[in-house]
Amino acid sequence: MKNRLKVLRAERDWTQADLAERLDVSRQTINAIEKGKFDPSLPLAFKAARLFKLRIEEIFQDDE
Amino acid sequence: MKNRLKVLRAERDWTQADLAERLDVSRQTINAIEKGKFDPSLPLAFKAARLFKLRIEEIFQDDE
DNA sequence: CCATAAAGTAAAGTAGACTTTACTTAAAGT
DNA sequence: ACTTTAAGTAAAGTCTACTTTACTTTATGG
Repeated sequence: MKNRLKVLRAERDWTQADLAERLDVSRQTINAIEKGKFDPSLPLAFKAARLFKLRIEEIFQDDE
Repeated sequence: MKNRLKVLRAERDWTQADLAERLDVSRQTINAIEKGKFDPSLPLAFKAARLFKLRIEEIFQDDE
Protein backbone atom coordinates (compact mmCIF):
# COMPACT_ATOMS: atom_id res chain seq x y z
CA MET A 1 0.00 0.00 0.00
CA LYS A 2 1.47 3.30 -1.13
CA ASN A 3 0.36 6.69 0.08
CA ARG A 4 0.82 10.38 -0.62
CA LEU A 5 0.95 11.58 2.98
CA LYS A 6 4.47 12.92 2.75
CA VAL A 7 3.60 15.04 -0.28
CA LEU A 8 0.32 16.22 1.20
CA ARG A 9 2.19 17.21 4.35
CA ALA A 10 4.86 18.99 2.36
CA GLU A 11 2.26 20.98 0.42
CA ARG A 12 0.99 22.27 3.75
CA ASP A 13 4.37 22.47 5.45
CA TRP A 14 3.27 20.10 8.19
CA THR A 15 5.58 17.88 10.22
CA GLN A 16 4.74 14.26 10.96
CA ALA A 17 3.85 15.46 14.44
CA ASP A 18 1.47 18.09 13.02
CA LEU A 19 -0.34 15.52 10.93
CA ALA A 20 -0.42 13.03 13.78
CA GLU A 21 -2.11 15.60 15.99
CA ARG A 22 -4.71 16.45 13.35
CA LEU A 23 -5.48 12.77 12.82
CA ASP A 24 -5.40 12.05 16.52
CA VAL A 25 -2.76 9.33 16.31
CA SER A 26 0.84 9.14 17.49
CA ARG A 27 3.72 10.59 15.51
CA GLN A 28 5.19 7.10 15.24
CA THR A 29 2.01 5.89 13.59
CA ILE A 30 2.33 8.51 10.86
CA ASN A 31 5.98 7.66 10.42
CA ALA A 32 5.23 3.94 10.16
CA ILE A 33 2.43 4.49 7.63
CA GLU A 34 4.56 6.83 5.51
CA LYS A 35 7.39 4.31 5.55
CA GLY A 36 5.02 1.52 4.56
CA LYS A 37 5.49 -0.41 7.79
CA PHE A 38 1.77 -0.97 8.05
CA ASP A 39 -1.52 0.16 6.55
CA PRO A 40 -3.82 2.55 8.35
CA SER A 41 -7.15 1.26 9.61
CA LEU A 42 -10.18 2.15 7.47
CA PRO A 43 -11.41 4.71 10.04
CA LEU A 44 -8.02 6.42 9.99
CA ALA A 45 -8.02 6.43 6.19
CA PHE A 46 -11.43 8.12 6.27
CA LYS A 47 -10.14 10.67 8.75
CA ALA A 48 -7.22 11.50 6.48
CA ALA A 49 -9.56 11.79 3.49
CA ARG A 50 -11.75 14.22 5.42
CA LEU A 51 -8.75 16.22 6.56
CA PHE A 52 -7.29 16.60 3.08
CA LYS A 53 -10.69 16.75 1.37
CA LEU A 54 -9.68 13.97 -0.96
CA ARG A 55 -10.98 10.52 -1.65
CA ILE A 56 -9.30 7.61 0.12
CA GLU A 57 -8.08 6.34 -3.24
CA GLU A 58 -6.42 9.69 -3.88
CA ILE A 59 -4.32 9.31 -0.73
CA PHE A 60 -3.77 5.56 -0.46
CA GLN A 61 -3.11 3.26 -3.39
CA ASP A 62 -3.45 -0.46 -3.18
CA ASP A 63 -0.55 -1.88 -5.13
CA GLU A 64 -1.78 -5.11 -6.64
CA MET B 1 -19.04 2.58 10.13
CA LYS B 2 -21.97 1.61 7.91
CA ASN B 3 -21.74 -0.41 4.72
CA ARG B 4 -23.82 -1.51 1.76
CA LEU B 5 -22.45 -5.05 1.49
CA LYS B 6 -25.79 -6.69 2.16
CA VAL B 7 -27.47 -4.71 -0.62
CA LEU B 8 -24.60 -5.24 -3.04
CA ARG B 9 -24.80 -8.95 -2.30
CA ALA B 10 -28.55 -8.98 -2.78
CA GLU B 11 -28.26 -7.25 -6.16
CA ARG B 12 -26.00 -10.09 -7.26
CA ASP B 13 -27.81 -12.83 -5.37
CA TRP B 14 -24.68 -13.74 -3.46
CA THR B 15 -24.61 -15.37 -0.02
CA GLN B 16 -22.25 -14.20 2.69
CA ALA B 17 -20.18 -17.28 1.87
CA ASP B 18 -20.05 -16.29 -1.81
CA LEU B 19 -18.80 -12.82 -0.98
CA ALA B 20 -16.34 -14.16 1.58
CA GLU B 21 -14.84 -16.45 -1.02
CA ARG B 22 -14.49 -13.64 -3.57
CA LEU B 23 -12.82 -11.41 -1.00
CA ASP B 24 -10.72 -14.22 0.34
CA VAL B 25 -11.88 -13.90 3.94
CA SER B 26 -13.99 -16.13 6.16
CA ARG B 27 -17.78 -16.10 6.08
CA GLN B 28 -17.77 -14.98 9.70
CA THR B 29 -15.73 -11.95 8.77
CA ILE B 30 -18.35 -10.87 6.24
CA ASN B 31 -21.08 -11.49 8.77
CA ALA B 32 -19.29 -9.46 11.43
CA ILE B 33 -18.63 -6.56 9.07
CA GLU B 34 -22.22 -6.53 7.80
CA LYS B 35 -23.46 -6.57 11.39
CA GLY B 36 -21.13 -3.72 12.31
CA LYS B 37 -19.12 -5.79 14.76
CA PHE B 38 -15.89 -4.40 13.36
CA ASP B 39 -14.54 -2.43 10.44
CA PRO B 40 -12.69 -4.08 7.56
CA SER B 41 -9.00 -3.37 7.15
CA LEU B 42 -8.10 -0.86 4.45
CA PRO B 43 -6.75 -3.59 2.13
CA LEU B 44 -10.02 -5.50 2.46
CA ALA B 45 -12.00 -2.32 1.74
CA PHE B 46 -9.92 -1.85 -1.42
CA LYS B 47 -10.58 -5.44 -2.42
CA ALA B 48 -14.31 -4.94 -2.01
CA ALA B 49 -14.15 -1.71 -4.03
CA ARG B 50 -12.35 -3.54 -6.83
CA LEU B 51 -14.81 -6.40 -6.74
CA PHE B 52 -17.88 -4.18 -6.94
CA LYS B 53 -16.20 -1.59 -9.17
CA LEU B 54 -17.16 1.14 -6.73
CA ARG B 55 -15.24 3.61 -4.65
CA ILE B 56 -14.56 2.72 -1.04
CA GLU B 57 -16.77 5.61 0.03
CA GLU B 58 -19.64 4.15 -2.01
CA ILE B 59 -19.49 0.92 -0.03
CA PHE B 60 -18.40 2.02 3.43
CA GLN B 61 -19.59 5.18 5.17
CA ASP B 62 -17.86 6.65 8.13
CA ASP B 63 -20.59 7.81 10.46
CA GLU B 64 -19.25 10.79 12.29
C1' DC C 1 30.92 23.49 16.07
C1' DC C 2 26.61 23.38 18.63
C1' DA C 3 21.79 23.48 19.42
C1' DT C 4 17.47 22.42 18.09
C1' DA C 5 13.75 20.37 15.34
C1' DA C 6 12.33 16.69 12.51
C1' DA C 7 12.54 12.12 11.19
C1' DG C 8 13.73 7.35 11.97
C1' DT C 9 13.67 3.28 14.73
C1' DA C 10 12.96 -0.26 18.39
C1' DA C 11 10.80 -2.77 22.37
C1' DA C 12 6.81 -3.89 24.97
C1' DG C 13 2.18 -3.55 25.53
C1' DT C 14 -3.05 -3.05 24.19
C1' DA C 15 -6.84 -3.25 20.99
C1' DG C 16 -8.99 -4.64 17.04
C1' DA C 17 -9.23 -7.45 12.53
C1' DC C 18 -9.54 -11.97 11.19
C1' DT C 19 -9.36 -17.35 11.53
C1' DT C 20 -11.08 -21.89 12.81
C1' DT C 21 -14.31 -24.77 15.00
C1' DA C 22 -18.66 -25.41 16.29
C1' DC C 23 -23.14 -24.77 17.68
C1' DT C 24 -27.88 -22.32 17.02
C1' DT C 25 -31.61 -20.00 14.52
C1' DA C 26 -34.44 -18.84 10.47
C1' DA C 27 -36.36 -19.59 6.17
C1' DA C 28 -37.90 -22.45 2.46
C1' DG C 29 -39.19 -26.53 0.01
C1' DT C 30 -40.82 -31.23 -0.08
C1' DA D 1 -42.42 -33.00 10.32
C1' DC D 2 -37.86 -33.20 8.01
C1' DT D 3 -34.04 -31.55 5.38
C1' DT D 4 -31.22 -28.22 3.58
C1' DT D 5 -29.18 -23.71 3.05
C1' DA D 6 -28.15 -19.22 4.83
C1' DA D 7 -27.41 -16.40 8.56
C1' DG D 8 -26.16 -15.48 13.33
C1' DT D 9 -23.16 -16.07 17.17
C1' DA D 10 -19.41 -17.37 20.45
C1' DA D 11 -14.77 -18.85 22.21
C1' DA D 12 -9.94 -19.09 21.59
C1' DG D 13 -6.17 -18.05 19.01
C1' DT D 14 -3.12 -15.23 15.62
C1' DC D 15 -1.69 -11.14 13.43
C1' DT D 16 -1.55 -6.35 12.67
C1' DA D 17 -2.68 -1.44 13.91
C1' DC D 18 -1.54 1.63 17.23
C1' DT D 19 0.44 3.45 21.90
C1' DT D 20 4.10 4.91 25.04
C1' DT D 21 8.78 5.47 26.15
C1' DA D 22 13.06 6.28 24.71
C1' DC D 23 16.99 6.49 22.10
C1' DT D 24 19.52 7.64 17.45
C1' DT D 25 20.09 9.96 13.08
C1' DT D 26 19.62 13.75 9.94
C1' DA D 27 19.14 18.23 8.63
C1' DT D 28 19.37 23.26 9.43
C1' DG D 29 20.57 27.63 11.49
C1' DG D 30 23.24 30.26 14.50
